[in-house]
Amino acid sequence: MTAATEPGRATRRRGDALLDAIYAAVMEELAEVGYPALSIERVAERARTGKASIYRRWPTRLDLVLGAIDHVMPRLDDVPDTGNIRDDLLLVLRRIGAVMGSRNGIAARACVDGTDDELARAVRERLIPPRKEMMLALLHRAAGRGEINADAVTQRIAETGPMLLHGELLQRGVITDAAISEIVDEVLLPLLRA
Amino acid sequence: MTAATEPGRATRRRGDALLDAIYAAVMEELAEVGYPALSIERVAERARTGKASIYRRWPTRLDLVLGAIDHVMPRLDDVPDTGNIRDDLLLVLRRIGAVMGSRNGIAARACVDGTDDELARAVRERLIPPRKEMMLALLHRAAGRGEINADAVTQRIAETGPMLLHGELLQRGVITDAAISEIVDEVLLPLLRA
DNA sequence: ATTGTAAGAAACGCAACCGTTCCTTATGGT
DNA sequence: ACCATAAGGAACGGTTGCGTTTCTTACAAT
Repeated sequence: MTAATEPGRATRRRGDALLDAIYAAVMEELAEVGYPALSIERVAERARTGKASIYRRWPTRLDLVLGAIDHVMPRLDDVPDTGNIRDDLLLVLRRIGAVMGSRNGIAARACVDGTDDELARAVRERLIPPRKEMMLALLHRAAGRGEINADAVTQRIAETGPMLLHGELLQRGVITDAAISEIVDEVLLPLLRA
Repeated sequence: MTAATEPGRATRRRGDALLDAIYAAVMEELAEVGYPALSIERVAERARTGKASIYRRWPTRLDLVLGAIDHVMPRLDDVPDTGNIRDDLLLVLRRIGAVMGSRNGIAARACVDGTDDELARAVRERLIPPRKEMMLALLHRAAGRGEINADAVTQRIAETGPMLLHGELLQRGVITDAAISEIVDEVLLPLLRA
């Protein structure tokens, strides 16, 4: 009847197009109400699909949410290497901060900080170790160059940057560039050179 | 008919006894399902009272929750003063850590970390500034004694200890004494003496 | 002992979700 | 052009929570 590409009327999607829409809807719901209050019904409505298409694919709410996080959270790829520890730190913290502050980051945080232990553990295991490894790689390289004290490269200090970013977001609601510089210059670098 | 102090049958409470029961029930619910999924119905059931007694007192869910937090979270009283910055830090972080890890601490964290901005802001404003002031008081005294570098006593560093405790709880689920010692000896003291 | 107050319990109509089923028709593959 | 597949929608009965109302009765104050 009407043209296939009518504006208001979304055409019927399959495969990845549909998956993407559902995953996006899950992240939005997570960010807004968190996991315990997330309802399949609203996810379906948001993704402009039916509940059946969701129940057909995921047996439980937990599977759906973990699927969404796996699909949507950026795998971090290249470790920055400017040849300068300060610039490396600024880059990596800015990148982590940007992810944390994004809509998907807020959704993921709602899971990590949330009240469901199983979900929190699963999401933590996915997101935290890679960031920590990245920090450690960076610090080891700097120690090799003699820029920082090799004894200061510990698990604890590798965690400190991301933890402070997280705290910053919790306390102030936003991660500014000034805050990142402060964390680097006032906390991390003094520690690494101690 | 039966004796007034019959064991299984709780007698009808008024005033503070009832208030305490309701507030405790709110904190339990917060810790288990968080704010968006907290229902007045379950709070009433948990407190062994009726919904009417709750609606009679608090106009909204938010008022109820804030009331519970105000009533239940410990006001921190004396600033520790051992004459030694390391011991002061250990004491204060242990105290904060104990509160964070308690049932009420978990409930409060569910609010602070949660998805409701209004609630998160209100709870943050109640809990964070006093802790931060405590840290600052402690650090200023130590600087006065010449134990640490006066230039190192900044807002940021005063926040760092509690933030790392928070991160510790999120990542490992528990705050051990070993973790506190590590934070003090590996992060805070080196920074303060830099 | 009497009396005002509010606790506790039950029920109201209403709305949101649950997880499932059924039907249609658009869509991609052949 | 045909056809198997699954998307999109609607409706199912059941549960949970909403916020309010009503009633009985335990309690505290006098």
